[in-house]
Amino acid sequence: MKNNKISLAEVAKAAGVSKMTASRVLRDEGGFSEQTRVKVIAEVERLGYLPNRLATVFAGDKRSTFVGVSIPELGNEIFAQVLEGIDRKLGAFGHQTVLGMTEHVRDQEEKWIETVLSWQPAGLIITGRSHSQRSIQMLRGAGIPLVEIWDFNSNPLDMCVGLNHFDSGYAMGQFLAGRGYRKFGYAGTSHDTANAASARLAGFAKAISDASGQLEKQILLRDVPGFYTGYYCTEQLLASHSDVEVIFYQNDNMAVGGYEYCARAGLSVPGDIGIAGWGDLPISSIQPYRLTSVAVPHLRIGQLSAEMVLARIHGTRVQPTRDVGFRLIPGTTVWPATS
Amino acid sequence: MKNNKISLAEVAKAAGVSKMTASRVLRDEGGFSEQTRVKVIAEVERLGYLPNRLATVFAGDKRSTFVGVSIPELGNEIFAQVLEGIDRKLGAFGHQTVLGMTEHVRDQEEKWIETVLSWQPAGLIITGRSHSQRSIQMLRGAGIPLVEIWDFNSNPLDMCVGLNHFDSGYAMGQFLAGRGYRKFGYAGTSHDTANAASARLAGFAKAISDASGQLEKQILLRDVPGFYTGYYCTEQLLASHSDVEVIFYQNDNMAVGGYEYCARAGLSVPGDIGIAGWGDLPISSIQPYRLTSVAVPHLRIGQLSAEMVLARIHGTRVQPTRDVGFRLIPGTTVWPATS
DNA sequence: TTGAAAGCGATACCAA
DNA sequence: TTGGTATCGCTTTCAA
Repeated sequence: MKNNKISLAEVAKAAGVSKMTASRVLRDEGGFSEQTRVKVIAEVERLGYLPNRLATVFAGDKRSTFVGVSIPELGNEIFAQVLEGIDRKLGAFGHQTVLGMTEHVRDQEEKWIETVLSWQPAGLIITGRSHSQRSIQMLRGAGIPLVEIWDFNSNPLDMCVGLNHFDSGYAMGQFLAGRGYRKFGYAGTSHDTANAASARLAGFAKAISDASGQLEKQILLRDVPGFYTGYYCTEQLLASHSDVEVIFYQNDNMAVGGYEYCARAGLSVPGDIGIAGWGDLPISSIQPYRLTSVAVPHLRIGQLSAEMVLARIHGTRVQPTRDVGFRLIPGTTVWPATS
Repeated sequence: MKNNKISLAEVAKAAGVSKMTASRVLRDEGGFSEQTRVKVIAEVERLGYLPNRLATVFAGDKRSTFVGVSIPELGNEIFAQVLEGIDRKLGAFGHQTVLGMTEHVRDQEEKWIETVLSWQPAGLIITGRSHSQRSIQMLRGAGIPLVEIWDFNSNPLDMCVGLNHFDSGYAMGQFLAGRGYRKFGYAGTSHDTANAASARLAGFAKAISDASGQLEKQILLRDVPGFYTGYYCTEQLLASHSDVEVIFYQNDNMAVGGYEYCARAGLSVPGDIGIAGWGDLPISSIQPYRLTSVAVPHLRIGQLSAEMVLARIHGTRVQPTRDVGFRLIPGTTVWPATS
């Protein structure tokens, strides 16, 4: 023992019993006398014994109680909430979250998967559906419950819970076209890999082309999709394309930032310009206006994913794919219905 | 082998060398021929071998690469960002964050500490300075780097980085009194244990009493300090104490919610009522008004804490306590200076 | 440059 | 009700 840690053997010795007996007492496995129990517990307290779970898992050739959870970023409050939902649920069942921030980079995800798998986790929850070839190999080989979240995917590696981002973008495009818009703008951020936001943009673009509209994009590289980003994207977009009639933002925070830019620039919303967000974040309903947006049950995604992993761990049957859907919120930041 | 995992022994056998040689190659420890290296690596790839780090740590009687990080909640974006700062830094140095959400409950913290310590973490970062007796015992006994963050504490268990919340509350009280306010309101949420927000309130109350002002509180139990909470706290506070002249909120998000309540209730800010937040969150500067607030370097806290743990792990000297301070932001949501 | 043996801290299994 | 012994996958140590 290099660390001056107390081991089970020392507890057992102090209590005058064998390691096995002490082990049984600690696991409350039965097969010992009350007298023995008392002696062992007393020594545990006295010595301040803390078990080494590494050894436990290792001895039993079992998995740890870790669940690896990867999310792209925490600065984005949507993912923070998904994570909160997951950790709450996992914690309640004695599992620990091992965090992985992939920053939307596949290589980072791959590296994280390798590391976290080496700790013998009980399960994995991964944001996104696009993984490197080697990641897929490792995940397949791991043979543990795996949930891919965020992007719904009817053919997941194992399990999946999320929504169809393409469809949600399409729905917004269709909705705005229906309100009479023809010249559209999109404002968002970009990342190295295909992600859900790109799918929304693709859906949005498709709807616009189906409605014979026209799309201008403004994408800021390597930035988080927050208030400031929305503000500056809007400034740039309108500077180069002043004829844009409505802007669809990557999320509500960006949209609120965009709204504020318009306000400061003396543009009326929706008179001069329409604003639409995505996510239906709390901020959107505590403004003087009601932001046009897409409501997404993100807390539910976190909860469900944790439940699915737990069910698998405990051998319960679960539906392996769940589409949680979305709901378009008309709001007051776009032209009203004409009919 | 109950799991059909590939072990180092199998790789070694396939490569026609001993376990030890294979082990040396994988750790790039030297002491093997190039030919051997090639053979071993080839088998690792072919078999898809992933090391079992549990065994590694266990065998070497070392600590894992985990760092336990406890935060009270993720719904609160300030803590989400602190966590992001921590995980970024830790990840860059090959460490993994094991998350613990304590929800401001000491017992939950204690339970988490026990669990996470059993995984032999390399270090710990814990939010808050108030711990149960047993927690303190376990932390002392663990003998690993520990940083208490958020609340500055000149006499930490090991290391500490944060700010003096009492002082920041006092500063705001003093500032508002200086602007002529006499009837103060406070709006926040409450938790089971002493936390930083209570310290701010205490400081605020002290400043008010020093200025012979009068304080009314409105605290919503068991709720997260967000936009809605701010909205409803304000509604309730003003319903019962319509003579309050200015309200200090637990954070900016609550303050923005409170502002919106006032706007909808037809109250002008700062004409009819003053609004002051805390934290200087992004939302506060993307509103039509500039929120009076207290700027806090929360990203820096996360970063610094990770750096401190890492330094200790690697045996570098570090300053054990860091007060990151705060800065009062006057804003436009309170009466202007009279002079 | 290589390998055999011991051991890390716990549990499984079998015997008493 | 108890305890001895083998074992998990890997590294350390020592010898070849």
